[in-house]
Amino acid sequence: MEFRSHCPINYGLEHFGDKWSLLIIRDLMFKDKRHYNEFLEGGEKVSTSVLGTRLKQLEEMGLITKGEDDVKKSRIKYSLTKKGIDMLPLMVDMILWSGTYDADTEAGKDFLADAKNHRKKLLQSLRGKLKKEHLQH
Amino acid sequence: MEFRSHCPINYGLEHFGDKWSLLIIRDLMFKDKRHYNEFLEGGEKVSTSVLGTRLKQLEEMGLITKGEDDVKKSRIKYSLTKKGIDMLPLMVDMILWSGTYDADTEAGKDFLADAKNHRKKLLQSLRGKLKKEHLQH
DNA sequence: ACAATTAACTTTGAAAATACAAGTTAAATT
DNA sequence: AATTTAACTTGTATTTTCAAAGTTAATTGT
Repeated sequence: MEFRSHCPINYGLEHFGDKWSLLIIRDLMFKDKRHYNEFLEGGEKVSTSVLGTRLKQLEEMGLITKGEDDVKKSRIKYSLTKKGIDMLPLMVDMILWSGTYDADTEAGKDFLADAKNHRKKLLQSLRGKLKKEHLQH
Repeated sequence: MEFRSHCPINYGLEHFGDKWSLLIIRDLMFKDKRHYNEFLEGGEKVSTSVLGTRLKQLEEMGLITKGEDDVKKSRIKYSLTKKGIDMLPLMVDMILWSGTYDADTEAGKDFLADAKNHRKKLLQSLRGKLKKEHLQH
């Protein structure tokens, strides 16, 4: 992979600077979605071809991994990598920003209050859960 | 403007979920660029037509404003709004993430250390400067 | 005064991304 | 053995994004 520049903002954009990647990360991070069909059924109606492409790219860039499902062997279970989990602060700040400016936001008031007033604790708690659920051990 | 959903992650994406908008915000926020030509000359080589469109959209969405330049009346000086300045935490998180994972990052070591260890202070200091330079008073 | 330059756009045609429909593969269920 | 489920892949029409060239209006240089 070659980059337009090594500016840190640009580096981020080249990983997830499109209309869909962050929605997949969100589903994995906050909505407990782990399978292809669950991503398809989200509120934003990604098409199946785009979803396939994005999952492949996110895997190539090291943000997610594909693994066998615990229950059904044929099913693929998607997980966040450490690199993906480390996007948590970014995601929380984005939720906070949108919660501030979107009058119709779906973000929970409790979550927003926690993100504002107890950010460090909230991040620690969420990060712990994600590590347990996504990183093999 | 109509949204795909009112999910807070999606709300953010609909404001700046493309390959260029955050680079303009970055130039205004961290590189003291305030004019059309300065944005053009950045390391990522945005084309003039795309730049024009993005500046218009960012203005429509309330992230930036156009104003007369202090020196040259014909020149347009771009400024961040409060809504734009409030993206600062998000931008700092993104720099920190990229600084962690890009071996060739251009992010300064001091900045990264500050962002990690004295985040609150760093944000206050940067926010103060931005308010002074971008919000009319 | 007037030609050259600068700044901020517009326009145009081409390239890329996307949605939608249909088809494929492989395992699990009936 | 036939059907269903999950995870894709392929093809095509449509939409969006893009780079390059052109335009306009103000400013500077001679």
